Amino acid sequence: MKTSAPKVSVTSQTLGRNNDQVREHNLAAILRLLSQSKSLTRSELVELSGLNRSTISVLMTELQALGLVSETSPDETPNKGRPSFVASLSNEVAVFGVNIESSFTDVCLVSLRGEIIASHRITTPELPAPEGIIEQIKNAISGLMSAQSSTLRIAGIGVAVPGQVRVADGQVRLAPHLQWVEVPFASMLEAATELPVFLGNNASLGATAEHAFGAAKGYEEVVYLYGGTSGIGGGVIVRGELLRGAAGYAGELGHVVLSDSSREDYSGFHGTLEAALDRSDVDGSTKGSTEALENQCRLLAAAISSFANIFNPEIILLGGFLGSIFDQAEEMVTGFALERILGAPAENLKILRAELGSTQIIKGAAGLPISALIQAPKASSAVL
Amino acid sequence: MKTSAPKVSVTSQTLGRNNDQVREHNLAAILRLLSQSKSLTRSELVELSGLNRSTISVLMTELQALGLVSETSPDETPNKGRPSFVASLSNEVAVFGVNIESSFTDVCLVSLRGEIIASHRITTPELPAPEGIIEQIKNAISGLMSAQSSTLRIAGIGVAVPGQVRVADGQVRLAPHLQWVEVPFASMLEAATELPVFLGNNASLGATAEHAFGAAKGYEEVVYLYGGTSGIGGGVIVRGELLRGAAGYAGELGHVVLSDSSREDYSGFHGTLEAALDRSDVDGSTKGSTEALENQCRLLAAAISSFANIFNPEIILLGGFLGSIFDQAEEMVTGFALERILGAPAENLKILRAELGSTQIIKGAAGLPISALIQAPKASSAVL
DNA sequence: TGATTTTGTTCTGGTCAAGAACAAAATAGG
DNA sequence: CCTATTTTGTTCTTGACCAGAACAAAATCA
Repeated sequence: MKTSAPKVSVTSQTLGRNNDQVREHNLAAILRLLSQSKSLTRSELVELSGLNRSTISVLMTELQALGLVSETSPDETPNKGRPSFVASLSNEVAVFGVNIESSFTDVCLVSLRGEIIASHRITTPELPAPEGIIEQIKNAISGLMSAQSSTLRIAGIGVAVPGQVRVADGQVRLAPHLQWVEVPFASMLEAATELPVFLGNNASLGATAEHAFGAAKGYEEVVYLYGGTSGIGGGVIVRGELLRGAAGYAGELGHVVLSDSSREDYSGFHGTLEAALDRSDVDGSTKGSTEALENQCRLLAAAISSFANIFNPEIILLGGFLGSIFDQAEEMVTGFALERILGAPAENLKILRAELGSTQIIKGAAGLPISALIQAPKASSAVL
Repeated sequence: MKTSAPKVSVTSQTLGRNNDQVREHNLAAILRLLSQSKSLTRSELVELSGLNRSTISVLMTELQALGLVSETSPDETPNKGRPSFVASLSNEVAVFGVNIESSFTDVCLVSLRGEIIASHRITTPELPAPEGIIEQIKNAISGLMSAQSSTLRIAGIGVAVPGQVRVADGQVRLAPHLQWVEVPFASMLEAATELPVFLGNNASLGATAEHAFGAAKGYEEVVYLYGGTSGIGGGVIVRGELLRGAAGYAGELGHVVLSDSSREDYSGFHGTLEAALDRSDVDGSTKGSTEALENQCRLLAAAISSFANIFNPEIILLGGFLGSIFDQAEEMVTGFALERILGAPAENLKILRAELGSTQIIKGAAGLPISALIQAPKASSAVL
């Protein structure tokens, strides 16, 4: 395969660094700043980066030459002095975000800024098979590309999968709701499209999307819980980055043990959050008894308090039907949760509903190739 | 206060970098390599760091001038060619590690390599009061110093506290077993000793010690669970670094909710791991029924499986009385745990007893000023 | 003893960011 | 309308750093 997921090998921490890496780091720093705000003036970049004006000048020239950044003439700014150039990420480069679910697969063209440019939905009456869906994704990509300018360059494809994904090589280990077992999806899709492919778990990518664009923007320590048709998943942002664990399977927050109950979740485990809080219960109980709602709130709150004590996050986000529960009984959930969170980690904790809608996971998936590009601008652009 | 805990502000990620920081980074890289192995030849440093031989030469000269590294003449090496210098962290610089418990406080002089040079135990028949124990720590430091060479320089003091510690300023928020509430311990001890002071939670520091010197050495993703007289605590290593959370309270693994039981833990929470697995039960049951042991194993295993699914660690370590349970029934614990860990994260997971003995927490505490020194060699040495 | 191998040191060259000097482009005030 | 002022972009110089080459030093091997 051409590229695998971004390697954040820890040996690189201890490694020596030379001037080339300084330049790469500073280019990445500017791109990261630009990806956080839609657009920034050069003088804002000077201030935010801490780099000298002359250095920013050189870096911006290089980024423009790489085609990653475009500078527009200054807006009407009623300021004294020479107006500063306005820079933003180029729209000559984009990525594809793909979200595979059991009944449909969404393929979207996404700009470097995270805006969805065009999208296509593949519906699958039967469960999608890897080979078949790859063919359909390939066709969808061709279709979406043909409607775009021919100068558009594609940096890669990010794919969200409802299951356990080994990030190192993009292997789908197990996706129960697709009935996929050990599918080397990234290398298959790379072979078909000749583009770098990055895979991620759907709930984890929901977390990164909320972190990049949604309710968790600006926070560094985030716990995200998502309740969907395929159970309860999650994602955790630690030090501003997704918690991956040894092989990328971290964040299975639905499978924490919460109770002595013998009820089983989708993986056959008993007493877990996912087992306790089934979507069907929740949907059924919308008009159900307040007792049922209270019970759900207690369970959700127990999970929230565990995660607060474990991670000491700044913010805990609830998405999917967990967000619905929260909407119905915010005070109850928060109240029950605070009963079992230690004083210190409870202090500045925010518990909120997730913000982004249905495009959330797609945006998270698109974020994979985007951040790969941002982290290594020179190397990535060369291949483009 | 002179110094606070190492600031790993995430804004620094996006910040620009200049040449000065390259040098600091490379000096730190060498020190980190040396702290991982007892000693390394220059040619090994060249290989491990990826830096040029000439660069290593310059860097080593600088580190020797700073007094942080000493080079000895080559050992008897039956190799061809000119023998390489053997470098190791200087023993002219050391730190103090302090572990405060309710009935005693240990003060140890620890070398940069993590070896305990000298130690002193302060016994406190009554619970230690902050002012009193600071005076005693100060005296212990003086006593330990007087027996050492006058050329010995002290880089700082690391203190382990059984409670919640705000790492930013070293404030003890709540230490129930000491009955301390809102004690600005770091600044108090800094004022008394005129040395930089770093505070940490005792269980978290146990985790860092196991990571630096013990059973978790060489791993990047570690979950550490410790059962002591003051309840159950923990520490998590993520990407090779301690999980701190928003303010440093992360890792309260004893307070995860595990069951519907109404039994309460030391914080008054019901159904938590700490509530379920009280030390007194465990000690009492050593000769107790196998049923009781089995029940304990189930509870411990439930927690282990939760943490495996959440963190996807390479290794889970059990210390204190949790290690005793594990020793008694390793297969049962592992078996029960694997019942509820997803296939992928269970794959290469190791569950082991923690390795280090009673000096573990002290070494972890000493690690705080040591890693501060390593991360910023020039700045720190200047103050020494 | 001399050739070989490996390592430490020194010197040169290329790259980088910072800072100074200058040019450009706006506003403010007469 | 013109000029001072302010802010920003560009260019040039300077200093710091690392890489690589050339050379010296210190061991083994024949």
